[in-house]
Amino acid sequence: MISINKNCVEVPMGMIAESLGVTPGTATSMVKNLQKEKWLNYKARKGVTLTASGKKIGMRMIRRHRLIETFLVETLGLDWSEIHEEAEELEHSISDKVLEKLDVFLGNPQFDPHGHPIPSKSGVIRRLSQKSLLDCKVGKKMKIESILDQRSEFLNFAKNKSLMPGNIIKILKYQKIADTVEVQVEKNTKFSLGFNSADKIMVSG
Amino acid sequence: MISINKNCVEVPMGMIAESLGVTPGTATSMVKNLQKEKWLNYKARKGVTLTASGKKIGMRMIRRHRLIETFLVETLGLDWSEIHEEAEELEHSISDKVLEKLDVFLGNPQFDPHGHPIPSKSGVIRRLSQKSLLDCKVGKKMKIESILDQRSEFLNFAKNKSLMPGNIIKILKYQKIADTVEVQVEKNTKFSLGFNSADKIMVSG
DNA sequence: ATTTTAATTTTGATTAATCAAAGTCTATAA
DNA sequence: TTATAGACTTTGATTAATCAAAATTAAAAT
Repeated sequence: MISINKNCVEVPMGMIAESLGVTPGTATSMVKNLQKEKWLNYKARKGVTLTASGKKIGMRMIRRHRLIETFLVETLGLDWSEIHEEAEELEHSISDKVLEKLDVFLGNPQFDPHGHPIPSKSGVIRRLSQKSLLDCKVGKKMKIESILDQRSEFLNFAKNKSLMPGNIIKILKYQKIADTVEVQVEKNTKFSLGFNSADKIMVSG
Repeated sequence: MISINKNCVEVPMGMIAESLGVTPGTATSMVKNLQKEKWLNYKARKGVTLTASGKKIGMRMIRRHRLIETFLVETLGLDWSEIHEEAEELEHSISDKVLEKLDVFLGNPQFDPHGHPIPSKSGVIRRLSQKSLLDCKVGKKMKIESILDQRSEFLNFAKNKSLMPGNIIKILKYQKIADTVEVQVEKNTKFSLGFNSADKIMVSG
């Protein structure tokens, strides 16, 4: 899934081809079609940006995706590591009517199981925490807000280490040379995270 | 949706083209492809029958469809007149894993909201009542088992008249010449049904 | 037994998605 | 400044789905 770009900067064609699993030429032609349909703006050799309607439908898909993920975990009891792909399928075939019933049934949840904010029906979304574990002072206790890494292996690992929204985490050591941080979640045993992984753990407080 | 034929008789190509909304030529070529993939047997100018694997996957789709319909009514509170089309979409994108969780969540329901039996995971389905309202003696009280007509206008009408599974119905008059039966459901006011409609009300007892 | 009709199949054309490979552009390195 | 590498676009071919219209077949009517 291509996520909506923070700063409205062009998304390069290579990234689009890659994430859709098609050749670059195919990506170009797809993008040209979507431009004809006004979902995005395409500048040759620059990349694409979403139009207003593109952003709107993107936000709608995020709402669908996250509500479905919430349902799969809260109601059906799936593990948070196995819901992304399921939701990816279902988000395309669920109707607005069913989605809004689901929202009511779930009690208007504000966050999905990974801690990501769920856009409102009108497309408004809470600003997500800008601070990752990498931006924290050593020793300070922080609250985990969300996990950006969607790969199921990472989510399994994270759950095993209690790296889940709501829990308290502390950086014990910051070892630039080794590319790792040593952390402790709640009162559990310490462990290490590479910088890349640590940067996917969003925190606050 | 093409329902699975009772007696394994060939389904004519016209019916297939019609129900898929494609031209007859297209239906022919689709069916030839499906035959290559062993889902069905096709005899030119006769029609098609399902193979064993075709029946199996058909039963699987019926299970999906009916469980989803049950969920939409029981859990989300949609009306039984609006679930068929919704389920038609969702049945293609729900995974087996999610479906089985749904089944457990719903408490292994045996019938969908229209009274149709839900096949088991292994593809076993209860035999449905062979008796429609048209096969009943005048005056005898019967229990409504299921409603075969899926059109939402009919289902709205039916609900309004309490023509729903579980309720008791009695034929008061059988008027062959007018093509109607006069009936009474529970203690409600009498009304008439055309033969075609009456034949869609399956009963027992 | 013919003729007619209706259902079905075949044909040929059109459209869209996709890919591989060739061509083009742009930023960086030399 | 020029050369080169890497990213991107274009081209041309392939494949699949679909349709309209023509051809065929089987069944029904005469």
